[in-house]
Amino acid sequence: MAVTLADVATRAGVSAATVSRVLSGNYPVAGATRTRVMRAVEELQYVVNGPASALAAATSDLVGVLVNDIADPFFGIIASAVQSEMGTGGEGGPGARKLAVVCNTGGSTERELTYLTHLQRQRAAAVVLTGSGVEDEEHGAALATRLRRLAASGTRIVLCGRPPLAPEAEKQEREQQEQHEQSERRARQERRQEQRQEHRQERERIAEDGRPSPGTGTGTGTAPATATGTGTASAAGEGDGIVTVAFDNRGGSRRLTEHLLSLGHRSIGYVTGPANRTTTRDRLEGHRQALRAAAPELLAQAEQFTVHGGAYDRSSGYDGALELLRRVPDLTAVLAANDTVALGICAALRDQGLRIPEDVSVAGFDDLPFSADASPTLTTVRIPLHDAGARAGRLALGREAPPPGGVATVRTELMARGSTAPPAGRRG
Amino acid sequence: MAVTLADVATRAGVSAATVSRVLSGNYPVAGATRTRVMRAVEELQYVVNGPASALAAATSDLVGVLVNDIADPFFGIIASAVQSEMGTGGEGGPGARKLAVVCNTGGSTERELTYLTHLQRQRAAAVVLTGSGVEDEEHGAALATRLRRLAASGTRIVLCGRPPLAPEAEKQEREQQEQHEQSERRARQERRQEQRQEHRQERERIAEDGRPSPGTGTGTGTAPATATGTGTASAAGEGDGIVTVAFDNRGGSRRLTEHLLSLGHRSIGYVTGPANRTTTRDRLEGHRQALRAAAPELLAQAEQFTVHGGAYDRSSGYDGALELLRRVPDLTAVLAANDTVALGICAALRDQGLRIPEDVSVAGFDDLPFSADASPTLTTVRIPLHDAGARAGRLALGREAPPPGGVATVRTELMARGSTAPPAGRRG
DNA sequence: CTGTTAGCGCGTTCAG
DNA sequence: CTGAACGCGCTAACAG
Repeated sequence: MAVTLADVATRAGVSAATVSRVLSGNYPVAGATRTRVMRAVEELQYVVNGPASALAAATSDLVGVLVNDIADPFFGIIASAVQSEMGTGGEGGPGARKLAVVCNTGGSTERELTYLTHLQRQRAAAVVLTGSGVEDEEHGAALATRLRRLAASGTRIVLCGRPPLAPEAEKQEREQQEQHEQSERRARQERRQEQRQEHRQERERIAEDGRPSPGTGTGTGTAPATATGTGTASAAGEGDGIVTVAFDNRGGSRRLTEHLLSLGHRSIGYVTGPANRTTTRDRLEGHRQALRAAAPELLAQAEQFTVHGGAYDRSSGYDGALELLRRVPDLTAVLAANDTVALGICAALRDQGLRIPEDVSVAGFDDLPFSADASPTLTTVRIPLHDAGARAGRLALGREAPPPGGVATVRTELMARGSTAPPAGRRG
Repeated sequence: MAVTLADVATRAGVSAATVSRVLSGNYPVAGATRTRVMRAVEELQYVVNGPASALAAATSDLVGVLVNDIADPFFGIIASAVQSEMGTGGEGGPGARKLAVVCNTGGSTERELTYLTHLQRQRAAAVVLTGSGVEDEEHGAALATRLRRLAASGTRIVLCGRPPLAPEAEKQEREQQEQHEQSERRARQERRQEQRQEHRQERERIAEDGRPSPGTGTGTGTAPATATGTGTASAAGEGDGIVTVAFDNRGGSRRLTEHLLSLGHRSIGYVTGPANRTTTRDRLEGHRQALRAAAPELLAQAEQFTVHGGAYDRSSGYDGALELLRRVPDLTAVLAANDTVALGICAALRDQGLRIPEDVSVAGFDDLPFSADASPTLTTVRIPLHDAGARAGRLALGREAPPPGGVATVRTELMARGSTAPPAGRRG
């Protein structure tokens, strides 16, 4: 049907092997024959057969990028950054031209696994998983197993925007703790979180952005021995070669709450993201942590001030704000799971005749492009999504040495803008 | 290295062919052997080798979705919709499970071609090209050739959100016209566009959404003879099997301008999208068309009221608005290339101390989710992006019969909201 | 219903 | 530097 290598070979009066060598370019070929072959390729409009090539070479140039919601700019920006790193490497080398494709899981664990299977079928060169992971024991285990197997078979795995995989051993431990009892869990969890946070902060500090010197890019990408032996960091699922670019959601959220507190707010509502998501958990934890440190008296009724939104979308914020207003009429500030949710909150407040920030302050998270243009401009926490994605891309290509411990945490930054201000008496 | 079909076969005590049959499921196999095979597959954690499978079967389950900017929700929504149609078909049949992957061209013609090559290498089952195309003679020709060749080799091609490919013959004709002379082109172009528009409107009316009855989904996807023989529509690049889901940008833009005109505006600025894009051109044409019909006296200074933005982004709107204000101090309304640009315009106006819509009305295009939440809520033109993407997906899968003439035009709808109002005297 | 036999198109040895 | 041969892992005819 289609024109094959052999066709080109006969047309050029050489053997198929020679054509192959010319096309892959990684082998000495006489200038004359080369041009002759190239001409034949042009004339015949020959295009390499990917599957055949992949089968023979046992390699693929596919790189998969899994996102939870492709219609959300949060993921779009990351995916775009990952892709921007592909197709720029020279010939050969670890950073050769690759085809980055983004796969939309829609936040479904099932589709996540499906895509992973597809990618595994294709013997993908790398897979980048972006955004918050689902905190479900069963799926978590299935995912971890699958990822480790993929990594073992040579596919590079990069986690971007979610915490590193839990070490295999620790998992059982946690499970036991969980099953201990169901009631009174909340109070205890609070305490456990506190401990975990301290551990993590320690780790973060250690893993702090160990960006390699520019020269490293040309290396083989193999981590130097020192990187894999760095003391306390060894818990972070390393050894399996899975590397992580994590976001400091907790720290950002903490600083955001501190900002509100320092403005004088004492009645602060919170609309969370979907349940069972690592990002949701981390951001809420950061918030609680700030309260605990600066205003522990507010902690007691924290649950009342927290509405669990169903999704990272506008309506979740809209409904959440309404619910919050019902529970706490004298609310002076609302924190959102992210910027999109924050916009929904703003809409609801406005519909209730409340002014922002005069009556109620609102803050988001992520600092997506539209946040700076909202009116009022939205106070939020900036995550360098593009940089993080680009780094994940380089890591996926093996063009950058993995960070010590396999985990790099990117810093987040408070962007105090027009939607937050000191509280004032409600006009009504 | 990895476990192969043969391994599974010996483990299950059957032949490789049987394992293959069990896995593909499109062939009768005894229940007992089936379970035995499945067990072996589980135990060995076998995963099909995609390239080998594709090579042998000469087919692939890859579907490529090309987008101009993955960070833009406009494309995210379309891509998401396309993907939602994959992986839902039953076994076998034309709608079998496919892997939709989105490729970000960044609006670069070069990367567009590169991705197309990659997809062609992989023998993709289908390719969906979304969003406005670049109006460049050279690239247009190269792209058309490439697309036709792909289609000829069995890859289904769907255009979504851009006009159908020009028929091959017409191309030379146009080229000759272009080269005729360079100066005074603008005036003439105006006239030519007018003619072209009338032709297109006619065609659009004919192609009007010929959605097949529900039963068609189970058919073979082969268009009935009547569809390919529908008289006047035959100019729209058919016969090559390339199908198009076009947006009625021109009509929407026209209605939007009419809306402004009927509100009483006579000083209407326009910030266009990037040059040489079909969408940019169509929307501007719709605008001019409305002026011509309802307020021809405004046409004379149309150029002065038009700023050519460099991109579909915020800063393009911001800068464009500033420039417009400089040229036309008594501006009462501004039309934007799309919603994102509109938000930039709003920001600029606000920074100049102008109120929306009291001092200046603003309108966008696309009706992206955030537009309804902007403040004031943004008047815009709604494009049913999700529906269009879903349809493109079904077309790509061959699960829906192609529209008559190969072109379906989706309707757009004016969404009159808070950002537009009758003009009033400027306060200053 | 199941096993056997051929390739699919290319990369990669090995000789020359 | 180039050609000839082999096999990557799987599917699709054919037999049985």
